[in-house]
Amino acid sequence: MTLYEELIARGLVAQVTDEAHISDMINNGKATFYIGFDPTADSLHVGHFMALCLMKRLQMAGNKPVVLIGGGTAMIGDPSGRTDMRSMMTRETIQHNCDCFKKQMERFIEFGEGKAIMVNNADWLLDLNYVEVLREVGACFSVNNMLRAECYKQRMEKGLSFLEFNYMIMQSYDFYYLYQKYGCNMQFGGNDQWSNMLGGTELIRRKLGKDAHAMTITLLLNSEGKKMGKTASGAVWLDPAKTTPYDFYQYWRNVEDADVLKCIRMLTFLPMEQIEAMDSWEGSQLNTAKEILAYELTKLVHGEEEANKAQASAKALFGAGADADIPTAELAEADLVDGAIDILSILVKAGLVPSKSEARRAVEQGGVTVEGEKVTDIKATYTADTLKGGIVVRRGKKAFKKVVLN
RNA sequence: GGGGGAUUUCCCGAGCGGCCAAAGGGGGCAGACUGUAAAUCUGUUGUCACUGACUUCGGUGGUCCGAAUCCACCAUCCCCCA
Repeated sequence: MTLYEELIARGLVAQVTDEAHISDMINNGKATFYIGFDPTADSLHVGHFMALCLMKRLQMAGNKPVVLIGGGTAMIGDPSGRTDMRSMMTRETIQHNCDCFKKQMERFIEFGEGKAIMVNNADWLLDLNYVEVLREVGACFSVNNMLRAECYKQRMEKGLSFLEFNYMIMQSYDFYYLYQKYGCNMQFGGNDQWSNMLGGTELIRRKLGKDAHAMTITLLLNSEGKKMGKTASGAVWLDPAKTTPYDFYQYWRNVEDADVLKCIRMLTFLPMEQIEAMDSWEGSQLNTAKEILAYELTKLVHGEEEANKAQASAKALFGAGADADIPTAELAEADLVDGAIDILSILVKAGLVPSKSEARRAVEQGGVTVEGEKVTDIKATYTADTLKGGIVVRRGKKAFKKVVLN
């Protein structure tokens, strides 16, 4: 199976400018391609992760990746598919985010001599001269066309500022610039980037009379059509400080039945034959598939050791296994009053609930368990002696901590 | 530049000058049922010292015994005209 065929089989390919050409290039390691990352947060998330995986696959086949960090475009903000304007970020924040991105990416992609390179479009965008750009680049864009672009659809109703309208032009300029400087002949990205990417190929054609290509990868949507990798409390981050490996594991462990196979196909590096074999699984057997998905992804993102720990914790909590690797929360003497502490404070201090009110509710509704015993009294207290040995406190089915007194 | 409208708790969205911590829906959380899934049903959903108190309705001042509700100014957004 060629690389391109595999990408298709995994359901990754969304749109391409020229299928025959692109598959030939990437199958034979002839492509120099770039993927842009907007540093809008201080950690990468699942969407970025897909792009990185794609990048890795292509790199393994001998293609040369260019990671573009959008330090310059982040000053503008991509309006694609958004309903409201992004809040403006300061240069300092953007720089900080760029640094964080770089650190995380180095885990996945090999940088260095003859390998992948990383560039920041702030280096060329920030010094552009307005009138020059208008004359050189602006002349190549048709506003009529731009307005028709899918990515602005939602904004045509709620309003789109001129600032954001220019995002497409900046991104196109990036491609044009990279084409000239690094011979970058392809751009990959999420499907929501399609119109922005076409802007680039079009610009290259007009300015240089050359062909450049674009391919988008399918956005990871769940069976309800919503973007995956988001929880009520925000994105699922790759940074362990923002989303713990355990939570990361749990996110995938809990995907809906309908989405498991799709995720395994799109996100893991498991061989296709193995995935095809799972395709016929159904019912509770899918639980095993979810376990595989969660384990594989945690391993990719956080390493084998963390993946094992997360899995062990999960088994300890939900199955019968040993309670070896339960995440712990430590209390200090100062947290105690007269050598004891009440259950509500424990829940809050352990980070199992955000406030005492919620702690109270959790207990009142029978959702709190200590050492396997349901707690019914909101005034229940625990003494220093009990806490020294550590107690397992559990809120609901999935949140739990081992609480220990130091 | 002119005219009109909007800004409510996580989101959408109701809200009479006192009965508003604020309807309803979504989402979240907990419980039942399950497969750590989905669907369904029930409860819950500002905070705390929890039958009480405190802080919220874009911002700042004001009117009033009393304001999310009235007035003024500011900010942001939307629509129409230019």
